[in-house]
Amino acid sequence: MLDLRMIRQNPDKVREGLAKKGEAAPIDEVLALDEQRRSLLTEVEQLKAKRNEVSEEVARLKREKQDAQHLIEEMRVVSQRIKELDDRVREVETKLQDLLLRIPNLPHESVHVGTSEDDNLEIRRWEEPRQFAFEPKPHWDLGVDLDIIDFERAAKVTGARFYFLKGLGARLERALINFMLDLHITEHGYTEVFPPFIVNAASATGTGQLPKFAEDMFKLEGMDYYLVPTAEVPVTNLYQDEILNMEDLPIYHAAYSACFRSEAGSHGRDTRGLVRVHQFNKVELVKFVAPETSYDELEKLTGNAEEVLKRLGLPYRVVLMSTADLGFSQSKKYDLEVWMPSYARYVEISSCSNFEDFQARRANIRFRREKGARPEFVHTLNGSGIAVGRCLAALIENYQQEDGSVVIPEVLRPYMGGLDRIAPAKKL
RNA sequence: GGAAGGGUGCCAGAGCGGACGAAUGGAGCGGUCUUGAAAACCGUCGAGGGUUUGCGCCCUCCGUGGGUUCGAAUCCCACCCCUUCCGCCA
Repeated sequence: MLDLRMIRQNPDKVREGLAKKGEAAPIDEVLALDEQRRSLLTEVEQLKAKRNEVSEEVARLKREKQDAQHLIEEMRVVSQRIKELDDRVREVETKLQDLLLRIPNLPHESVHVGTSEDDNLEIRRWEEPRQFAFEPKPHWDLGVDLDIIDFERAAKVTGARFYFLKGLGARLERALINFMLDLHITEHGYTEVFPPFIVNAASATGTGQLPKFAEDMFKLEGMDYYLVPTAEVPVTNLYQDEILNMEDLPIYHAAYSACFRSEAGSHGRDTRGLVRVHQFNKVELVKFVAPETSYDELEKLTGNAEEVLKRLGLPYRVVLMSTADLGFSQSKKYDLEVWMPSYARYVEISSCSNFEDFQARRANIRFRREKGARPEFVHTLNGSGIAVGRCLAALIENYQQEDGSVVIPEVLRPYMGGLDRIAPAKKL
């Protein structure tokens, strides 16, 4: 959520920023409602002050056994008027709030203007894609041939865009999760959190999924609960409605969670394999920091995510999103894209963003610089560190051998009982 | 799911229609005393909003949302959450 005062003071700056994102936000309407709200408040608050004053007078008269009937009559009318005005204030505030919750965040000044995903900027590249001396198989064939992924039975048991991992595939998934978490908590300074996989509407509003993107989540029947689309939601909301101490910042959390996405509107895209599914695993990194440090923290966060790919030996590139590809809540975002032989291109595997105070304002997460100082909103950041399913896909594709087996990267072997290779097994 | 009890400031805890934004402890902060510290004593100590150049003034907030009343932390209704017991259960 943008700061209403800021919109009031710099409406043009806001319009301009949103235009860069290709958004035409109802700023005029916001300003009008804000004006209305303040004028109603001035009126109703004067009446309330009057009422408080007279009520005290009534109390005094009653104590002195004097008649207060005329004052009571007079206040009956005033109270009625207050009630009417309060209703109007509420009405206006609801409208205003609803508009504000649907206005996207502004891009940071370091983000270049773009109009489509073609305008995104490659920042750096790590290692070059492997040259295969044979025709590499896509992971959906490899996984099936190795009998470590089963799409068909998942379609039977659940439906399209689900999968079973089996045998060493399941173990590899688990190994990746543990490897990533261990790296972040022991070397990058994150504190592990294991969050709920279901959140309420307030939390989903806090991080920005609601109210605009309700259809992207799975909602529980008859309840105000949603399956988490990412651990970002529960973990960012850990400190909702809290005032943190300056000395507690920065806070770094790493969290594993399953992620559930309805993938509404993506019919026909990436229909095969593990790239676009309704449920996947992810290790998420979340930071709460003082505003002046958040862009440095974004660079570090991105580096932490990159380290996962480096240690796994997976070629990748870092891409800076233009204003056109920034998400609703984001001020600046880097994507990590891993080389995917089956796509013959780089595929998004992590997204690292600074939200500045946009989420903090929605979720009411503040901090105090020192005792007695006014609370300020923190800046929140998060990034995948990294998406496990896509990582497994990239891994088996990049490490496949001509004989159909897959070599396990060195760093994962301790998590795989020392195993160095997944070989084709008898299919079940 | 059933029954009972409860949600008040950073924490503990009183208040149950009128001087209550809230007693009293404790913690924290500032000070006196002390070589220093402790103790003791004094003071201070919530958030949001409106208005104002500023000092300030005003409004709101006692789980949430409604209602009754001239006036609500206090009464009524609904919902949420917590605790205990029972049932069910990994």
